[in-house]
Amino acid sequence: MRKINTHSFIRATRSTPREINRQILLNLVREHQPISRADLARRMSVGRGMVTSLVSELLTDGSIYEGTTVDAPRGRKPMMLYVRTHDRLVIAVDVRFSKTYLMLSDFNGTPIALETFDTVVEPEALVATLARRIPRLLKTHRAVGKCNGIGLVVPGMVDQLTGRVLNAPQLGWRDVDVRNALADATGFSVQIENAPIACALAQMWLGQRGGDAPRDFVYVTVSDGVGAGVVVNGEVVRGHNNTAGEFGHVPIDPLGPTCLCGSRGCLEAYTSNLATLSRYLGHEFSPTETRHLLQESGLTITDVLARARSGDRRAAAALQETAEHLGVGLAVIINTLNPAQIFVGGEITEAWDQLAPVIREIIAKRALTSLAAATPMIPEPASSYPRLRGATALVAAPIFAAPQVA
Amino acid sequence: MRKINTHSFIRATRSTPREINRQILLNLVREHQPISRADLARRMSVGRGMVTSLVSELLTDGSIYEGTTVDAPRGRKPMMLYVRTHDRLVIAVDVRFSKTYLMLSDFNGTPIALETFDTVVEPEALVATLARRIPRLLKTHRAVGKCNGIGLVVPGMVDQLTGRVLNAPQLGWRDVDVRNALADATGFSVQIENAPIACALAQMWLGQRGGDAPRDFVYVTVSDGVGAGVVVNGEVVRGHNNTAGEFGHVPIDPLGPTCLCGSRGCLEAYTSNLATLSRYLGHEFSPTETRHLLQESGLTITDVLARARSGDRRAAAALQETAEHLGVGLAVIINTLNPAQIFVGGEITEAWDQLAPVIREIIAKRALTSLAAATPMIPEPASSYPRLRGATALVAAPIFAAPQVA
DNA sequence: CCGAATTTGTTCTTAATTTGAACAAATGTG
DNA sequence: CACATTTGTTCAAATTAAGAACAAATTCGG
Repeated sequence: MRKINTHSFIRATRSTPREINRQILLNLVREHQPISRADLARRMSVGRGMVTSLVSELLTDGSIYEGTTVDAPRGRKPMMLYVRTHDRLVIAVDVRFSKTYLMLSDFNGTPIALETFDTVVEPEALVATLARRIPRLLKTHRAVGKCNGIGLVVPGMVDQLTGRVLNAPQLGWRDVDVRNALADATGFSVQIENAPIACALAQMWLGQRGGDAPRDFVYVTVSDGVGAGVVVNGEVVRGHNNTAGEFGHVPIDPLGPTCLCGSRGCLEAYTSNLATLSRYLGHEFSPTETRHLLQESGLTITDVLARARSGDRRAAAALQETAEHLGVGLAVIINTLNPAQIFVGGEITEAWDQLAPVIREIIAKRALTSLAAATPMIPEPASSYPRLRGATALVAAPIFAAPQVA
Repeated sequence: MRKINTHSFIRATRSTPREINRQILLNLVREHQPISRADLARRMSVGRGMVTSLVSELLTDGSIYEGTTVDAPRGRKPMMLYVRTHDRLVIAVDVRFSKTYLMLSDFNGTPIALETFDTVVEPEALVATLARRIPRLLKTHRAVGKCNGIGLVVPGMVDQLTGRVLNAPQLGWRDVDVRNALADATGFSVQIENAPIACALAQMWLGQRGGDAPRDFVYVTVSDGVGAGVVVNGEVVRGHNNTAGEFGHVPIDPLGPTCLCGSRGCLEAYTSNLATLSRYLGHEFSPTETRHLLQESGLTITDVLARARSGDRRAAAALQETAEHLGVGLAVIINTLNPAQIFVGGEITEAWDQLAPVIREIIAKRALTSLAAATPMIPEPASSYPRLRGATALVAAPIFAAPQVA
């Protein structure tokens, strides 16, 4: 039951039903392809004439194409329809603290080419670097298809209205406009998003499960920072000023260490990669001090994971504690939002087999109902490049979105 | 950007635009009444012929009525339209630990009659008591109008599909079906909802601000329990199994007291009425022990509030600490959901002038951006009966809801 | 091999609603 | 009293859904 906003409503017009049905049909093709007109008519409970008309429009505008006919037990062989994805390309950019990833992919998120370089932290210089590399990448792969836009993912809060990065502590950015600068420099439209939301968008729009893709879930990223992308009813929850999702800053101990954000005892201070490394090194979490030690030792989270698996007890104990705190944080999400499922991303998912039993135990204790305690938690390996696929989704997904009315 | 659910979509038909526009018009009348057809046409950017047609339908089905004409500077005097509310009545029921409130109101939430009685905790007996009182109440006020349904608010989790109360610790209920039992016993349709969500619905649908009514907010109730109703984009967030909103069970101290839910250090164990009373009595929060002491002493939260205002330092200190913890909890909500505003309900809002500065200070420290820190917090006095008005909204609001498509 | 049955895809007609123009009613002003 | 203005109603045209009819393309059984 949704309330109409009488200051900002979208009236229905004569073309509204057609737009709605065309989008429904397009999504059905995308999730059930290859599919015939007759099958579409059955699934939509409309006449085949209606489907023919809508399909004609989509063929004309290039969203779908006709493939082959397939054998049928009787009657005329149906002509199968597909969504055009292979020749519609996206430049996906993932900016992280140390490395920037640049991928050319198609509308499915299938990678075509991947480059990586050390992050240029100065915004103008980063834009210049991207503006040099992107045309070159596209030229190299010009035969594959045409670029439809650039998706850019950053580790910070993004204002979707202005495209400005409000705050990205890992990069030292505050109120920075890279979206419009990159659009001007490359001539492509650029969409920008924060990392957990981008990962959530990838799961929703480019997941492998088609029609069973999740529409009510939380994507938690445990990495340099800890944050979440929240999706309710098939739509990302951004919040009034675009700053929702900061589950990393839920305080779980009033006497805990001081977090990067300035508060004490944040979930992030217990569960981020830096927190796990601090614990392994045997001292309290301190962003600046721990970073310094790590730079000197060259130790990474992947090292600790490997050591834990090899029997290093200190490493195992460090991970165990991370799992316990992560369990508390996920229980908070389960109790406050009650998602259908939770995705967990970040380097530590490589040790999911070790983390999951601990997390499960904490959740069993803290979730308010047994059904809530059974919320599926699905790790996503870093090797599936969730942020880059999220960047792709930023560009590809809008053509499939439900029309807005009322 | 919302994803279409291809397993459960609602196709548009020929009548879809008309239904959408009728609902938009109805909401415009409700929020701008009295209003003329011409004015509606201007606000909707449609021809006056269209409005005449939609208004005819709404006049015929009894949703609106014509009032008087009003003076205009020139031309024909316009005929003003109103939503019918005064003669459309609702039985609103608020079941609490100690008292049950029963109100007859109109569709605006304007009270006509109010009764209260000691809560009969046994579900069948409660239904029988209500089934006896409701017809009597309606008979007494039969001349006012006709009853359109019953709204029932309980302090626990409700499954909206089956209408069952999953868990209401204050009442000792688990998996209880009072909705269908009450519907059978009275012959009216019954809608049931948990308390924080009902309060949120009241704010959204029956608030005093008409078109400026909130659509992205959180309603926090601080009472016997602590919970929240979350509203995103004009729609309540219930969660996958209808258990979202349990912000009272965010753990803020791992060594904190054991909560009613079994976990340690929950926000509720620091901020509920029982927590404040425990603190005032000088011992650690313990639901059973503290209840016992309170039953013996007859002390209530209202007593402590009055004592704090009268200079009782122990009472003031108890409230101060409650405010500090509530600040932490509200900062969690601000960081994780970034609502446009937060409503706070419960008895302690009587002391809002004392609580607010403390809460503000904690939030200023913990919110991640200064804009988020400035999130308006609006206390709602218990004397405006938010739960009862929420019960009214359960019945009245659906006729104004946006149609569902795609 | 052919007629019948079945399925897919296309075309066409009808019905419902939006869109916009024209008209009717009801005012105020000079 | 004529004209201008505003509100409200009626009507015709345009667009789209809905459904029927038809065309094309098959398989099967006699």
